[in-house]
Amino acid sequence: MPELPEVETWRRALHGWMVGRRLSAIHVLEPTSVRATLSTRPSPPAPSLLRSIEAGAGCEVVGTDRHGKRMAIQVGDAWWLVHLGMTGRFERSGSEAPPHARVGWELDGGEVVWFRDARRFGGVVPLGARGDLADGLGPDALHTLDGPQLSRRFSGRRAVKVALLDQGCLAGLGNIHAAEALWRAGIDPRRPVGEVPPDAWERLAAAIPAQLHDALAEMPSVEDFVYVTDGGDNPFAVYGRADEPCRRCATSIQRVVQGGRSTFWCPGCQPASP
DNA sequence: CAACTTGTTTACTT
DNA sequence: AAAGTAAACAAGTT
Repeated sequence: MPELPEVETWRRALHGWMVGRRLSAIHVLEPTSVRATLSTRPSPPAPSLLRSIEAGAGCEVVGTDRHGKRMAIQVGDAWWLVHLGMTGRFERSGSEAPPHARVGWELDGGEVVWFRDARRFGGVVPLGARGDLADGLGPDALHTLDGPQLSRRFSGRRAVKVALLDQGCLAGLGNIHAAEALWRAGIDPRRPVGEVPPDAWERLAAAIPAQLHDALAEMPSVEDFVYVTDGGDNPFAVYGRADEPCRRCATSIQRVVQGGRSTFWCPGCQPASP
């Protein structure tokens, strides 16, 4: 499932494939994947919306952008947000549409960059302006904040792990990297966010971008992307390792469900009290 | 076949 | 009233 490192890797791939190229056609194979707003409820898009995306034919792809787990491409004067959901990915191929292809941007020369999205949780959404990409989101998690700056984004009694997944506070952390960053920082994921002490915020502020940068550096090329871990090596320190010994202190890793999501942590490295 | 996955919304509870 | 929690949902894979 794409988290920030995967989204950034896709953005770079699209940038190389598309920027500077002229589009000869836009193929909308699944109209409900083109949405007026970001929403999980697919609904038939207004005809004007489809006309608007198809009006990109003849335009040049000018640039790309990313904020948190959202990415965007600029087609002529128009910015389009692409949200990958859980199964969104891209494929550059001929005009033959691959399985689950929803939208295709045809380049001059006949190649097509297909947006594939098996579960259709993702979609393509028009932006009024480039800056709208970050609407409703906190700062991008890949950028470095200091401890007090990070701490200021969070308050209340929510568990710190649950709060870190709130994209309005900090944009880009998903379930896996939130757990990994808390392990790096030595913070119990169940601790109320208002009770995390300043030195722990300082460690977390360093751990979050470090975790994401490391994951980004280890991303395979987009041709080799596989989202579902099909029995391959688990590269994570705690995620998916319930009852296994911690690689740092050998304590048995625990699992608990928070906000409907699995959380993993090491009680040895991430003590319940400061 | 039930569990699992993300992000959003809706409906409750504190 | 506001903040927090839980469940539902989108749909497919294992």
